[in-house]
Amino acid sequence: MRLVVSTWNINSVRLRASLVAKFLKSQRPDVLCLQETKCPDDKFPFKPFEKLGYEHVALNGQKGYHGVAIISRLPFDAVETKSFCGKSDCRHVAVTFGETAGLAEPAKLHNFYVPAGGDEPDPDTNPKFAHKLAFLDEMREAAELRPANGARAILVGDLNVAPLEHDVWSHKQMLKVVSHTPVECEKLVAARDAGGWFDAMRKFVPETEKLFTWWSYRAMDWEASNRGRRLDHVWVSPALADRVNRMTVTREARSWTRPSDHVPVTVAIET
DNA sequence: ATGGTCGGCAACCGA
Repeated sequence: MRLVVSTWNINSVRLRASLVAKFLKSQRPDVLCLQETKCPDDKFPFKPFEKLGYEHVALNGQKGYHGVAIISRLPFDAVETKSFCGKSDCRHVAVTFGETAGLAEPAKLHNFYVPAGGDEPDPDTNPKFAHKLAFLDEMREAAELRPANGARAILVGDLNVAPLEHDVWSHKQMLKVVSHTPVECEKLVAARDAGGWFDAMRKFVPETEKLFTWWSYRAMDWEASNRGRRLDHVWVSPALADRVNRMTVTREARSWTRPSDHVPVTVAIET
């Protein structure tokens, strides 16, 4: 069975529910993972997605900040959330697809929203950057993020780190900018390697080519300046590494009316 | 070198 999974930092799911619907209609993924929903669970806009056939929703939201959601055409066998750094921030939700979803082998899908880390890349003076580094360390140590031998698992989300030289518009100019500093890039890669994960996006775009999923709101003309970063990621366990057969970055979503500053990333996986 | 823009929520904080 072919499983199509998308991830998108939506920056308020209530304000942009119509953009989510537009994306679902055009790409028709089986599952969409959202970050920065900024929406308490009891205020989540279920209806517009239900109408399009996305009847299953897993939520971990809060008022005002953060928040993650998974909306799906396929039913879940299980829903889990994990808290990090001893905080109640809503930054993770995971679901398992199994027999009820039509999968012969179960597959677990993690949806993450890693802390952005503030402006100053010094953990001693900037508690937000210290939090980001601690969060990445906890991801590296988490037993739940180390799929067993042969297990099928997917980890997506806004990881707020652009680890490779060509994940940013200018490696040199970004070295002291939070999201591309060496310490956080190393910690992200360490978390990925500790779990044995594969970077699914870079399977389709070589490391020597630019690949972005985010463009700042502050640019006069985001498309002309094209000062992007790859902050959004798709990782798969070794059992799925050779089964990802398509990857799409929906770049045009950055030009839609009242856009998010992130665009959706979609992969198709033969399960 | 600096400041530039969003969204939530009602002052600024977080990004």
